[in-house]
Amino acid sequence: MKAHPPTDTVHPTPPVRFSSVPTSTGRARLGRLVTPHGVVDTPQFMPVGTQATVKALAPGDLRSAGAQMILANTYHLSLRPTAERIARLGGLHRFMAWDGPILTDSGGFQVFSLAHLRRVDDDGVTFASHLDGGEQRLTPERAMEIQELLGSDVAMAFDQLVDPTLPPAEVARAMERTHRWAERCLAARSRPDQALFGIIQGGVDADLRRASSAAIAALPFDGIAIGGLSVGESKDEMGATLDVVGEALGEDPRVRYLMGVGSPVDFFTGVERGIDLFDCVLPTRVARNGQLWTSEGRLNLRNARFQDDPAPLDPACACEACTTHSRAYLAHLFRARELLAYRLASVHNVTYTLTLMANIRSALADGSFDSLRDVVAARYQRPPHADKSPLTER
RNA sequence: GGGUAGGUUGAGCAGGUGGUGAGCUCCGCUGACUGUAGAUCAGCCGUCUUCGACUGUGGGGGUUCGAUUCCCUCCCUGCCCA
Repeated sequence: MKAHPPTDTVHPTPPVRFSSVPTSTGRARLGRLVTPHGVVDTPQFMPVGTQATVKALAPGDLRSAGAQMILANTYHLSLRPTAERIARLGGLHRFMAWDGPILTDSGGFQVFSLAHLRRVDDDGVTFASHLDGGEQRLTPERAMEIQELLGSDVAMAFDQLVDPTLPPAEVARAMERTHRWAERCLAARSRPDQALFGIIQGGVDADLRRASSAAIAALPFDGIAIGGLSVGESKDEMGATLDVVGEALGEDPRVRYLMGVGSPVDFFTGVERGIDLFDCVLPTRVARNGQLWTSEGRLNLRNARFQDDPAPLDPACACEACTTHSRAYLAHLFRARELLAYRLASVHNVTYTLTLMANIRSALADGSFDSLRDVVAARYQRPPHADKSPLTER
């Protein structure tokens, strides 16, 4: 493994600065992440804009919803329109007309989600493009090159994430590979204005997570991410894993980012275990599929009963969709597959999610976190799954 | 009036020239979705007592062990001719 210079020689001034204060709630803290494109209050949620767009939303919609930072994707943008083209056009911020902070995922998640379209070796990953089947090679060095061309405020190390139910030896092998790739990403970076976060892996195995936390924390990353969760494990396993990682990281002052999480309840699980940043496709994806997150819990606007419901989507929400339109109207738009349905539902869910994060920050400040968590948990309870219907029980 | 093509489960169809028509696509109902191959996917979608059973091919009648199929008759629809 080639040596890499310490980051402080590459970066006379750090590309991002994070400061935080502890709270009375578990490991939760309140913080500020200062990036080249603006300040992010933490805990914070980043809407996901994989293809240089948060689906169905324009930058103005994101601003109105309160978005401070968004996420984009190395793998997708490298295939189309290509990182080189975006660089020629002035970088990702200018390209997509979002002048706030951007974090780019490294393509590590696609190693998992496109499992049947790729081969992994120690040097990197070969993908069969999901667009045309063409061969695409992603290595730690190439993932860094792409992210530097995109010019995101925060780049992510290229990692390998696996199904945590795989045999422990396989989870361990992916973890160790992730550690080696982490060092290569650090060695490959060259932009002084771009932060780089390392990613902890290790499935839901406590020993592996401890080892991975130590390995990643020992490297000069600008932030620490926790990957490989919310990929099928139980809520208890996720919470337990975050406990292990939180303890292992101890007083490490760097910003902590829980990747790919989450749902309204997941934010509480993460925040009280010391998570500062979240991203998730859930709010925008479920919005496009008709599910709204509201002060009354989940509403599926495709359900027949909403066709005659004149109430606002969420009476407690101040977003454009809620102050202008009824549930009946959205129910109609979804049935008719009108494009406005996707925008309005996405506007609302992103607003809801970001408002929830703001409420969580307020609650951390005034000590009401637990009661806020209880209220949200009660509204988002899943009905117990009946194994048998009442009819068949007899 | 003559000719011709048809009538299949909410809609549109497939199939079926004597021996299992509940098959498809819409529509509809419900569920799922966690670093986005996702404005997607899955289940259900005649009735019932649902690991099965029953009913159902425009109506009526006939032939037959057995008819969606063959025969008679009536009704309805499209098109052509008068």
